[in-house]
Amino acid sequence: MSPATAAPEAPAADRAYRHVKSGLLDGTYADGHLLSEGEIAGTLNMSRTPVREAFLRLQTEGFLKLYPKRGALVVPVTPTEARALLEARLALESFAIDKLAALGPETMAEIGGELARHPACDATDLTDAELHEADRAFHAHLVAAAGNPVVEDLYNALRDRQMRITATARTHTRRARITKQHAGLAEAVRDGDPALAKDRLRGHLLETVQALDVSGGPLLEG
Amino acid sequence: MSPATAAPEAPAADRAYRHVKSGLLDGTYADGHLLSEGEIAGTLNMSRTPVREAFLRLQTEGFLKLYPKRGALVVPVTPTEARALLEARLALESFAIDKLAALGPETMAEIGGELARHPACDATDLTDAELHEADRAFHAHLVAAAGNPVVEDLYNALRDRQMRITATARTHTRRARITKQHAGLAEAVRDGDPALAKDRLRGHLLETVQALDVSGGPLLEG
DNA sequence: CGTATGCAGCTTAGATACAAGCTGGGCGCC
DNA sequence: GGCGCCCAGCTTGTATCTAAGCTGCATACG
Repeated sequence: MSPATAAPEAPAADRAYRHVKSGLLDGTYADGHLLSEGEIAGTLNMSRTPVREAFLRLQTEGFLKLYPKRGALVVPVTPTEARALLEARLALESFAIDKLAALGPETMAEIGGELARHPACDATDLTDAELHEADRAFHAHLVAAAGNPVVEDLYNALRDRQMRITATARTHTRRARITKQHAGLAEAVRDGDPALAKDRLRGHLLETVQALDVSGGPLLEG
Repeated sequence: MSPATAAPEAPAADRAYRHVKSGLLDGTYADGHLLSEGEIAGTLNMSRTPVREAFLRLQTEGFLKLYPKRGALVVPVTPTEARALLEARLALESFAIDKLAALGPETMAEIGGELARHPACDATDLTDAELHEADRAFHAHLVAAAGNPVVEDLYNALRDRQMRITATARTHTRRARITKQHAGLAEAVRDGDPALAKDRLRGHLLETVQALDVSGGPLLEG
């Protein structure tokens, strides 16, 4: 048997990546903080090399901005950026819906059914964290169903980036609304009504934007 | 004065990145080829460290796939992937058009005017390379006008990735059609007709797909 | 003859060492 | 007192070195 307990010891680069990312998400490394490779390397008892690799990944994902010879700035999340992020999601998810529609009503019925049965549509017995994860999976499933790997990759990158924001937003006050909106979206897809689906999607994301305190300002539009 | 001729000596990591990328684009490193850090490092007379950094960037951009302890595979460009790429572009550019529409007719008129005056709409005295660059700039301008930096970033990444494909497609046989389509798209934007603009955009990208020999198969749809 | 096994040569992963750039504070000069 | 310079300490950028994983072939064994 394989040594289950014998820690497979994940690659150092991965550990560094996850450590920094989780620190970013849980607020250990706050907006505007300037962190250094050596600092992280010391904390994790590894050399700077894997940390550097992690920093590069996190930069392309939009979490960090690297300043040569200076350090890595934790990119502040402005409400403006949050809206831009949500808009981008809207663009990609809307595309997915259109693509499904192009694939025919049978496909929509099938995917819609899968979505309707998804935990994210009835999260009565899920913790907040589980609901959060279910939400993520729900939308990811919709996008994946479009069968375009490029779009899927783009979308997943956005979701990662957005986690940082949604982590802040208290979803627990909107649980019922969220699951209801998911169910409504799934239903529209199942019924083969892309226009309605896109509309409900927009409403769903719009509410998320508003929950992030982005009061005022022009609303998203896709 | 600053020493203009005294080579500013770009960072090694950048040089490595550009070298490999250009090699990828001009076909020096063909699809399926497995290249190694040491190989490139030797060619450029630098250590493997900056090359590694370049490889990581190129992986996230979809040019390479890194296999641990094995090497970097030049990702083969399949017609399927080409279509996926174009579809993703369609999704983002369509979003940009919708966003412009939401910003009001004046904005559309302004941006449409800028697009109409763009070289890509009348490339009678441009070389093929210049037309290619103009095409890139034309579409990038459209997306940038939407004022969503997230979408803009995603789009630019896609364009980079697509260069590898379009470099192969002989555009010179379609110069007239391309410029005409650009002009038509610009006109539709200027006239504040998003539906028409998106339709023309789809036609434009569709033709690109077909020019890439992706005959048959379901067409893109967004 | 077919299969396993060990080894040689390749590759990357990570650690460490060294060089160079940027910043901010303290000191001296005006 | 105010201004400018210089230097100490931080940071990253790059090079180099060691350890370890993967592959494929040659060879020995059944």
